[in-house]
Amino acid sequence: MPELPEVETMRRCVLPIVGSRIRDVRRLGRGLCPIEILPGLRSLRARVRGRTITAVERAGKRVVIVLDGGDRIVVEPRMTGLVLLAAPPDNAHLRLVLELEGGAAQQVLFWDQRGLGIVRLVGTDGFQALYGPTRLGPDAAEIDAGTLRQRLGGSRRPIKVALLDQRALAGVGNLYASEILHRARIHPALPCCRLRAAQWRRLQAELRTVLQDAIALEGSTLADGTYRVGQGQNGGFQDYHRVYQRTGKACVQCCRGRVIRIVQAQRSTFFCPRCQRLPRDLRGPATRE
DNA sequence: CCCCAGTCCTGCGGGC
DNA sequence: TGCCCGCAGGACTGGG
Repeated sequence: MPELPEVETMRRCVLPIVGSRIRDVRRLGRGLCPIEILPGLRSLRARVRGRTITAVERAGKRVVIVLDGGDRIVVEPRMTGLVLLAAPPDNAHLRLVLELEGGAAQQVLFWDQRGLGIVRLVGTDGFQALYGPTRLGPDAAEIDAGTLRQRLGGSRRPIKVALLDQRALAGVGNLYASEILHRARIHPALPCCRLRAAQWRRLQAELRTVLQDAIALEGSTLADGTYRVGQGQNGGFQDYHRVYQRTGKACVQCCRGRVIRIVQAQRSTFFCPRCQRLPRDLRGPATRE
């Protein structure tokens, strides 16, 4: 679930680790399948001990811990992963600890309930190969309307599906895709090549404002409660969701439609059929209201 | 190029 | 009451 706003919030929460030196790496969760560590705990430990953390960056939905010399520890939280300084939701699913010294923070924790997350150590070349511009598009919160249109506009894919393509633009996941399209009043099934200029502008504007608003509110904590901030508090943006997991509820935008759920590319999409309309020629007979 | 199904994983809720 | 099944989906892979 962590998407751009949640990962950006994690990044900001662990910024005090900058300037600290890594004393050791510990793997936890005895008996549990540990978080995937590439290329392996032994070489990870050998390569990071004694190194100083010079920056914490974000690449799409990943937290990137930059070490002196150019190596990077990349954390992909995927569905339930968290990067924290303290107060994990529980100890049972704590996966990895970097013990620190000589700076403001004593440790950084990797917690992951479901264990789909990945921690990997990469050099400069490896980082470029895995997270460079051939693999990740421009940051979704920063992309301009012209670039957005240029990168997606030729595709016949539904716009909702295309927004999830990290090579096209980086950071949007299933939750924010629905929220952004609803605010931009664009039907999720509209093929990219059918968006008009005004729709590209609205889409870009809502990408920026929704993602930035969600960052300001420290992300969205859903019913499963796995996503937490700092000392364990919830994010705040879930209170502003207009469609995500609100099937059957009244649309707060047009106040007439009801939110419906469809499945696109095996994932749930939520939208209001009243204020997110398809052009007439794409409307099926059953879609008529 | 695009699309789809399968894969990893745990917790939860529906159904019987 | 308890158990099984399906679902949630981010990123990747292999086949069409």
